[in-house]
Amino acid sequence: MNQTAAAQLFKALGDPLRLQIVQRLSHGAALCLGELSKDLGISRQGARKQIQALVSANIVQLHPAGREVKVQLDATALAQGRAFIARLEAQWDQRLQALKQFTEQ
Amino acid sequence: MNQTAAAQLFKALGDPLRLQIVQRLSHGAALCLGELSKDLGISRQGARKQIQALVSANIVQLHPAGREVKVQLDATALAQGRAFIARLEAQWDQRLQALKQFTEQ
DNA sequence: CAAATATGCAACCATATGGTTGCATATTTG
DNA sequence: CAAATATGCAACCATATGGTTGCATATTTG
Repeated sequence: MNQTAAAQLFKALGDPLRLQIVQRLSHGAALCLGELSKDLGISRQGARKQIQALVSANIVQLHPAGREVKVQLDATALAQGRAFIARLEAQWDQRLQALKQFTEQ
Repeated sequence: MNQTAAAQLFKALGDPLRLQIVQRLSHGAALCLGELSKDLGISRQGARKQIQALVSANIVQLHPAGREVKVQLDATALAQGRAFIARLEAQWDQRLQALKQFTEQ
């Protein structure tokens, strides 16, 4: 996962409403668009836009079924995001180690 | 780290330029504002705004030193963000486990 | 101390974002 | 098949965002 892709992922996660949607999907049953749009405090069409943002960021997948559209979490994007942050932290730790060695000389 | 705080963190990371700044800070030496602003393709004042966004999200700290201002990464925010994602993944895995048991019955 | 350097602050601007309303359409269901 | 349900699409709007330019100020340095 390169910088641009990571930025897109984090951008999609960087909204309380979208994060709430992801959280609901992570521990609830499979929901369709309408159910998922409830209790968000905005209109169905508004919610749909946010869900679309998650789809575009590959965080969520849509599966049409009859007149409904099921929404499903795709955890691989989350894992990649976590790995990206972990790499940043690793670089930082390395730098601190090098700094420590330097000051101990 | 609650949902709102996590969203703010991810939002701050959700921009290629800011992510580039974070990456540079993670493996480079301590930089002052001016140095950090170079090679970003935007003006110093523009870069400063992005750095301020990172400061507001507690990803980065500023330390004035004479006429310079040193910029330093604070990895704790990154760790919290990683933990937040990890928790989402854990919930998702639990759900998959439960689903598996259900279908195997 | 004068010049160079590093930064801050404010006004401004185009575009992106997060939401709305109104209406059309496809699928189920009684 | 008519009514109910789930969704899609488009136009619109206020505000946030990501950048700019211009100028002021504080600190170093020769």
